[in-house]
Amino acid sequence: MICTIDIAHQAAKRLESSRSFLSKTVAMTRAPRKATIYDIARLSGASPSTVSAALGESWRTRRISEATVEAIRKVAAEQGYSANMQARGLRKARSGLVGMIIPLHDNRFFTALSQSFEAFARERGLVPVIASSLREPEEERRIVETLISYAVDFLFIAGATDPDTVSRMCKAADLRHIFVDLPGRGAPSVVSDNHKGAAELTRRLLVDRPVTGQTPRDRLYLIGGDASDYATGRRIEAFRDVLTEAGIPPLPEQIIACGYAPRSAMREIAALCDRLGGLPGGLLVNSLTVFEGVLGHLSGLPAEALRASVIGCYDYDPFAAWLQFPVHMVRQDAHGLIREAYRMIDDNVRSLVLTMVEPEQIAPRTFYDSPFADRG
Amino acid sequence: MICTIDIAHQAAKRLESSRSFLSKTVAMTRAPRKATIYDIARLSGASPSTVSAALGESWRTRRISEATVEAIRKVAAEQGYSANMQARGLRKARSGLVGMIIPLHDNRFFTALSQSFEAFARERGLVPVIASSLREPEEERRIVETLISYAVDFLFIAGATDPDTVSRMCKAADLRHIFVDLPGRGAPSVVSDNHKGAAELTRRLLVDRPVTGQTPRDRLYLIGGDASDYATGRRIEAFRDVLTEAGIPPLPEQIIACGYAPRSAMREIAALCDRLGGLPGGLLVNSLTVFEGVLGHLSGLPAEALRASVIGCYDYDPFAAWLQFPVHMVRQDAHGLIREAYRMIDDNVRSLVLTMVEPEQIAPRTFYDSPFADRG
DNA sequence: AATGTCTGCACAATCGATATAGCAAAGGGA
DNA sequence: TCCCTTTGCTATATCGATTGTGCAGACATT
Repeated sequence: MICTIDIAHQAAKRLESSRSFLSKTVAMTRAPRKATIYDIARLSGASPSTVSAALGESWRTRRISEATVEAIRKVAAEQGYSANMQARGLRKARSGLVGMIIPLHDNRFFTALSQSFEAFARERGLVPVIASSLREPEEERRIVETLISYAVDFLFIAGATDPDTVSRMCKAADLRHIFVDLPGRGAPSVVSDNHKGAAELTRRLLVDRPVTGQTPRDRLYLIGGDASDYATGRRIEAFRDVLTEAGIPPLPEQIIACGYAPRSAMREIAALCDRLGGLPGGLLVNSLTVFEGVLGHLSGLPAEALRASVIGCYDYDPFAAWLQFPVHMVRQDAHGLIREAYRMIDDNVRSLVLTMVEPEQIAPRTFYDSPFADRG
Repeated sequence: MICTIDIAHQAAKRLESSRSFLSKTVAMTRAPRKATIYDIARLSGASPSTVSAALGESWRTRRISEATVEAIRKVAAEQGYSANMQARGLRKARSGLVGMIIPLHDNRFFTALSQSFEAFARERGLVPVIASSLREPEEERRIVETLISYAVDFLFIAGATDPDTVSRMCKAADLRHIFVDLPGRGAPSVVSDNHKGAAELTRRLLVDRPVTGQTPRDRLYLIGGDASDYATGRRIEAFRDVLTEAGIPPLPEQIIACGYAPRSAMREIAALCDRLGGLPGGLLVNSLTVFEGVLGHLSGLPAEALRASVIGCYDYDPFAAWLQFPVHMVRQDAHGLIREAYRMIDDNVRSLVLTMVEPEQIAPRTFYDSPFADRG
């Protein structure tokens, strides 16, 4: 199953015959310690402080002559100098690192957030550190503490599971932070307009529902998510509002907030189908991970069974948009969410604002380009 | 499209009436500088060096009494102390950061790598820094330089575009690195057994091919990837080997290595269909991003058109496995790849070995759990 | 010539943690 | 009692960069 080949075997054998050459090589390549400003200073005949200024932005204000700057930079380039960010960070009390917490990497919505987060960070010369909490508060806290230890310059938290604690920790460390996707009460937040997105999706499901009866099986069901989290709450609200408006207010059993795990979603959808004697008239799936679980059940059903139902999913995946059966999807504007969050950082927004970014409805079988599609 | 609400508006208005309270609050919350070992030393009556030892692992060997250690730790806990990693890193010449470069985040194979990379890193108390190169050599170099500046303890490079340069830079900085997915000639590499995976996939396509004629349209085509990169090279080789074995050696036009961008894949597949007058008998798609592009074209075709073809994809996506038409997929063992890479780090492997990890064939419409599925 | 201003750089303190060397007190053996 | 070891801790140098301060020399002003 795993196979290892030693490519260097022959080369090593050849070297064995001439040990002197080998040891010489080792001796020459040992301890290639990275050059520091002190090395550059020695080599260029300037003082370390002059070197520091010359290699940075401050040489003008520190009245270092242009000739000196160029000479120093030449030496630095020859030596392949690059600054030690730990030393710089220690002195300047900021690291150049910026942190982002997402629930998990293996999900198109969150990776779209990552990709944009990284692109904006690099635009600003910052280094993004992205960590996944697996939606566990304990893990989330550990990550925040770690990122504080590394003195990240600011922190975005997507899908926070315990925003109040996060805010408390960040405030104690004087760390600016923004909540994304799920809002917090201790810092600015940027979220999708969940109510609007879910309301429109619900309306489409109502319209496309292949049946119009009033039996439990004919109704729409919402599955997945935590009823206690903000996004799910708003989506459930919208689901309820639209159905009530339509004269068919949902019964409690039409809302199955069974968390985000694919496995439990698979169990729940199976149980629901058992109870109803088949798929419901319509199904609003609350996230991609939940949809993966639902798919695990649907994949066992005959094609006709699916034709009796209409499926919608909050969040977009290019592949899911083109399944065996049509899926109405909502595409959150990940790039827009992150852009707004960066805008708040740039504008130094500290007040407790909640910014909403509108999601977009994606009809079944629509090809959609990501902002980074060219790079494939 | 974007809407911002100031939640704190009312609270702020209430505060305005009592400015004294406001300024007092500000004064009290200003400069909550993080506690250092010097603060803990002052508060606990010990010296900074004792505090450092007591809070770390070295207190036993430095003969600090257990009572002192406990007293110091109590104070530290009260003060919410956490070490400044920049200072520690500067002193110890290692940061606790570990780097990984992937081509992009928005792809199930690469995110599976990220997720495993992160899990293994955390197991070891390290902080993962994952950066995406967008497959651009220039960006790749910049990232390596940056990560070197931050003194990452080791670096994994997945999908390297310029492995030789990367190795040169890492060696100059005395940085241990491992290539994943695409091998390099300057460091140990862990890759999938691309030949075996592609050979098996090609065989399945041959067997499942709905036509058996010998016209250009009846043949198998391979699309996507860079012919110059190792993985694509091995896959093309396997494709060729299997077809040759079967007595139908491929013509050059049956191999379309058009890169990884979805957009160009969409163009190429459209052009191919134009030339052939329809889909070929079988199509081996070389990666998920390419498959996204292919899908962009297929989504415009009638269902019958797809029934005349058999599709396979190197790499796995849970949604792609359950499309309107059957897709044979290859699932690379991302977790296994990363595990092997960490094993090399742990065992301090420096020789130039190439480890291969077998991928797995996934039949169409198979539900597959990821190692992190529970956490959804 | 004496004074003042500006230029171009060097010196030294500093950030927070770690590690080496050293020092006082306690304990033990002769 | 004297010497030696062990215990428990402190003092200090160090990592590499930044930055406030100081200090010559050049030049201008009166």
